[in-house]
Amino acid sequence: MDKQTVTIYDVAREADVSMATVSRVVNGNPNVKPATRKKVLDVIERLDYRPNAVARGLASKKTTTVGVIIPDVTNIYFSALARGIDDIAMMYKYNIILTNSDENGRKEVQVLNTLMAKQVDGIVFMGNDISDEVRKEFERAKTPIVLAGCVDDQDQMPSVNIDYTAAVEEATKNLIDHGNERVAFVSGSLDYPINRDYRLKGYKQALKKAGLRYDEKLVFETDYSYKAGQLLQPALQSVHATAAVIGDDELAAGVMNGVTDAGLSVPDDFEIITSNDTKLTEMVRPKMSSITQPLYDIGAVAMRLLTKLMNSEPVENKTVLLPYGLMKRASTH
Amino acid sequence: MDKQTVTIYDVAREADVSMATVSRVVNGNPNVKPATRKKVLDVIERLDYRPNAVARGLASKKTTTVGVIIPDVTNIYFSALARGIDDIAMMYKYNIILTNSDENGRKEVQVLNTLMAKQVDGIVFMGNDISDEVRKEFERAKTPIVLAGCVDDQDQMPSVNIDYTAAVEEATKNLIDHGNERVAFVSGSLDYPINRDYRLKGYKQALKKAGLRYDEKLVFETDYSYKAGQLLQPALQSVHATAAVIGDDELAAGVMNGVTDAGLSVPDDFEIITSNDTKLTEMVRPKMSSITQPLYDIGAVAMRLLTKLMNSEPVENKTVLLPYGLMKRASTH
DNA sequence: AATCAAATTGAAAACGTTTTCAACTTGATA
DNA sequence: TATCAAGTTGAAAACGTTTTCAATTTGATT
Repeated sequence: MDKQTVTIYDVAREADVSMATVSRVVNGNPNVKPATRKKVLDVIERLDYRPNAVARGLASKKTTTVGVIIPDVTNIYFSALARGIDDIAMMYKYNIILTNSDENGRKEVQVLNTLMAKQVDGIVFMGNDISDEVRKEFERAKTPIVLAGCVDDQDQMPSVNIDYTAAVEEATKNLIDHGNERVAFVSGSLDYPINRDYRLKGYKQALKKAGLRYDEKLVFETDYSYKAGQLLQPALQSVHATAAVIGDDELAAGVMNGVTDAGLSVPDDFEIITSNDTKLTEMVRPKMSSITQPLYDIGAVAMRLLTKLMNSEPVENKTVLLPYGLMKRASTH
Repeated sequence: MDKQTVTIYDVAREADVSMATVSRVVNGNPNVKPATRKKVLDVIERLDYRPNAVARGLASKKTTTVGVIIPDVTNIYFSALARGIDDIAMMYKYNIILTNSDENGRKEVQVLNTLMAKQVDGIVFMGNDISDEVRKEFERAKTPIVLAGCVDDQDQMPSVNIDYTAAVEEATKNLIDHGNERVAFVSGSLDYPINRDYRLKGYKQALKKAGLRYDEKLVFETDYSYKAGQLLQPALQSVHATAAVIGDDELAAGVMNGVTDAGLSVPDDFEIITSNDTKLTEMVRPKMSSITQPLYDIGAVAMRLLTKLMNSEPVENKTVLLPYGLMKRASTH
């Protein structure tokens, strides 16, 4: 069935050298006499020899493949990170095994095991949360792992993020400064440390500094979906919120359209700041003000960090925080 | 550096059986006495043995990995397909090596070579075009390849698509029926057969059947980006177009916002039908009418087809066309 | 011409599985 | 009890590379 495949042995025979020599020229090892190199190269060309990466992986214990665990490629936020990861990976000659986890702990554990079995050289993990079981897998892994856009509240794993607390605090302050006394905090599950311990903290800090009381009713916990946002409008209305900081762009688009479709005006009746600055923010009307995050860069830097770890190069800082900003668009004054 | 790894040999020794037997129980081969199976399983558990997939791949010539070439994960259309691919792949115990091609022929060829070198069991290719060089790689590949959302005008490769010609014809007819005599056709590069030979053909057919003259000025060739769409408004205006069929949702969102931002009303002054029915169509205002495509399913069916090919199962139909539809939303009357 | 270090090469042992084939057990049947 | 088929097992040969180490060649230096 297979067209018979050409092996290094065939090349060695035809070129009248040893396999070792062929291996050297294939791998660009300089200790080969130019004449020999040429001779081998010619045979390689003539036979159309292609090294088998699997055999190479077995012998060298390197697969030049890294695993990437992503909640959902379909999510604009994560796919932007994924793009950054892949570009840098390619730059360093790695390939990416990409798998969707749906943030499902069982699936994550299973995928991690598969990746380790496949001997990936490293792993980039994205998600909102690190379950205990997942953490256990991380610990037993003999492969470097880097988190991207995913905080580790126990500060054990290398990770690349922005300072979510400070960013949300600034966004909230901005809304308060516009005269909003009842600013809603809309996020994904508060079971996730990134929301509970980081973002919410920033929200509270802003309130406190402004002398406003923290009101639990203004905190909305939902899932990161457009639909969920749309349905939130009545609830927001009933607690007299006049603005919201929202943890995800699709969710925010939902909220905004829910508010707009209910006949209110954004930003006159309701101001919105979202969190991820994906291109969606520019596509909706009004355009959404947002915390800006260097999405692509988070992925890129995470991958770059991973390459260092894989080479056991020294790393100055295991957890890197990239700069964030606040982009004013039409959903705020 | 590696924590010493447990091999099948270690298990065999500890369980006092041969490697062959361990291999059998690991692979669920039924020809093992239950008592032996238990003994081996116990040792595996005790030693925490994990089979090395690379070695397995070398010995068995199967990697349970498939390659996926995608123009850009960040594109909502393609990421939806990718999700379908990954889900079905996982269902059949395959993993996905995902690489972005940017539709760059050179990159595509290079990636194909890498994938073949890594001995993937199959490949799913997405893109708008198959360059000659890419086609040549396809031919020399000894691995099954399936196109997803990518037509093969030479009808050689297995592929999963919708009937773009019929879909565009229907969309165009719809706009004509609404009284629009000057319907623009906005698409990506006409170098791509999918646009030149399929979509444009549908557009022309609709005009012809309606007794309208084909006017080249109404055909806009641009790239698939939001920005490009936004900038198109003046040009559309200058040729007195009152409606458009658009080949990509982000592009369409750009056009719509360009038109709206110029003070015109959609759909009163300008009607729009877009092509991919991604969730973006629901997020913009007005919501966009669209040709509907079963995006996820295109990916899923392509992957399913690939599994059959990889198993050399008989395949009834190499090129499958999934049903499309027309979803009326607020950008048309 | 002899010497020695550096450059170049090859033989063979990994790497960790699967798979083939022959040998050995077992238990039922005659 | 002898016979035989079916059920279990193991030895060893792949799979296609990289890598180690020793052997050989080369060329400059005395």
